[in-house]
Amino acid sequence: MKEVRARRPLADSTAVHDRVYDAIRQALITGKIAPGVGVSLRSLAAELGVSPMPVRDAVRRLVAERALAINPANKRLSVPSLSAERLEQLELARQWIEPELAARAAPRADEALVRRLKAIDLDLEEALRVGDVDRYMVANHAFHFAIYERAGAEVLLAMAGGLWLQIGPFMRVVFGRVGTGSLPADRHAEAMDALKARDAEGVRRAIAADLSEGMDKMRAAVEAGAGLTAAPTGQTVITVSGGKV
Amino acid sequence: MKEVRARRPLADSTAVHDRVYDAIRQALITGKIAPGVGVSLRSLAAELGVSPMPVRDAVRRLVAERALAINPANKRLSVPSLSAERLEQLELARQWIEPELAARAAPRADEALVRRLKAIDLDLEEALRVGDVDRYMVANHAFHFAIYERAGAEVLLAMAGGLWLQIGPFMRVVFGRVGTGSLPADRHAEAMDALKARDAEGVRRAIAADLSEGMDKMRAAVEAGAGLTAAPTGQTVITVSGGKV
DNA sequence: CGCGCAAAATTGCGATCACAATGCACGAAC
DNA sequence: GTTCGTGCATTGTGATCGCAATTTTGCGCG
Repeated sequence: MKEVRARRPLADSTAVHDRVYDAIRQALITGKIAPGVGVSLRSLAAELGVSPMPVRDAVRRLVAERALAINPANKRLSVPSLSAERLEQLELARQWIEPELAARAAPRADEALVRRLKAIDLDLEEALRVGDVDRYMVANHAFHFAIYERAGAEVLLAMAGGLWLQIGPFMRVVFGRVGTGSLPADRHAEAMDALKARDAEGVRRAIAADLSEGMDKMRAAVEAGAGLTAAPTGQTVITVSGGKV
Repeated sequence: MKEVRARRPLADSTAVHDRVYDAIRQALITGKIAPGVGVSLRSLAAELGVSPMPVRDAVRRLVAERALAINPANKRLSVPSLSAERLEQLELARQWIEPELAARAAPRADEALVRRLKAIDLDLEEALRVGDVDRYMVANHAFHFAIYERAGAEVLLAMAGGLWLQIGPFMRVVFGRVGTGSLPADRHAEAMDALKARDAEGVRRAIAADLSEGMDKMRAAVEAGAGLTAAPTGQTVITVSGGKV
């Protein structure tokens, strides 16, 4: 297949490897890529319609961010599995950094931010009602990071992004289990109220509670045997609630 | 120079891009690369005696870890400068994560660890006496991470490593200024004593104090105007473990 | 029917080439 | 002497090729 591809000007805002990165990242955050399955550079490249090179670059970044793992022997990459220890550390880190970001965002909050959050939250609740997992994941991520970005703390924000990237694939598992049951939207409402009042500690508490509830569910799911163990070799399709993801 | 290079078996423990990564990382941590200076893939490749390709991979990882910055317009990369805000966030993150790692290491400490720490600390003090900045930086890094690794917390350890990578280039600036003056070895002694006693909170306090003192100096240096221009202490010579200049 | 070994396919890594874009420098114009 | 424009060098990016190693397949033998 020696197809001649139209050459893209390099100075446009997004290089190919950046778009590939965003595509894989989004797939990870929203849990579209099941943990444990092995992927190859060439297969990803073929799927995305690019050469293996930009995929290599994107994968390097994701591996550096611990969003993808690479088997040292195989050199084959997969989504890392979530052990109990890993979950515990990720929860600890999230519980420290995300309320901190939220608290820092409080004094910088304005009407526009609250309006945007409200819109996102409405979309989130709608997704919950209709059971659209993808939409829920995207909205939840958007809600949190709309707040965090307001903190204006680049380093902390990047750390938080890395943490979400690591737990993203598993949040979907949890949501798939919990379904449209208990919704953390109340915590979101608390956060928005506190933001409107510039109440830093209130925002911190609301986000901490939101995280705590979500991570509780996730811990329960992991302990309940959704323990997604990536087999050392071969492809392991994680099954949750009886269905293939 | 179209020299035919001997091909290295791929399955040996370290790939070329990994060795390049380690080389640049070590150069960053020990502050061998001054902040603000721009580097290019080809120049790095020529310096290391490899093709630009593995350098690209290594640089991707380092950019993902925020150890290198890439100008969005230029697409040119450099060591990111340390602004006051960045320093504040890095300090906050370090003050949270590193004492936590140290505390977790305490119950797992044994005689061998303390002996190793003692050896490192002796080397560190020796480096301080003779004013060998490189040696001091290496020893200090080794001391802290010998403890942190004992915590057995992979996620937190990786985060701490990323933080050191980001402030590494500036620690050298600071200690190049402070010279062999006030030495934080006492905190190291406190940490070792607490480790020997399995006193988690004691280790936590010692590491927190050690960090606090170091970051105080760094903040003073940054405020004094060392933000962008580092002390040009020698050329940036990076050597990969294989030898080739 | 099962097991083991060899051949073919797949995969990651590194090198080299091509190309667009930017940076840099030398020289001309006023 | 200063400033602006044009040509050359350098840089990052992506594609393609070659290679070694691993995985998978296929087939023959027990």
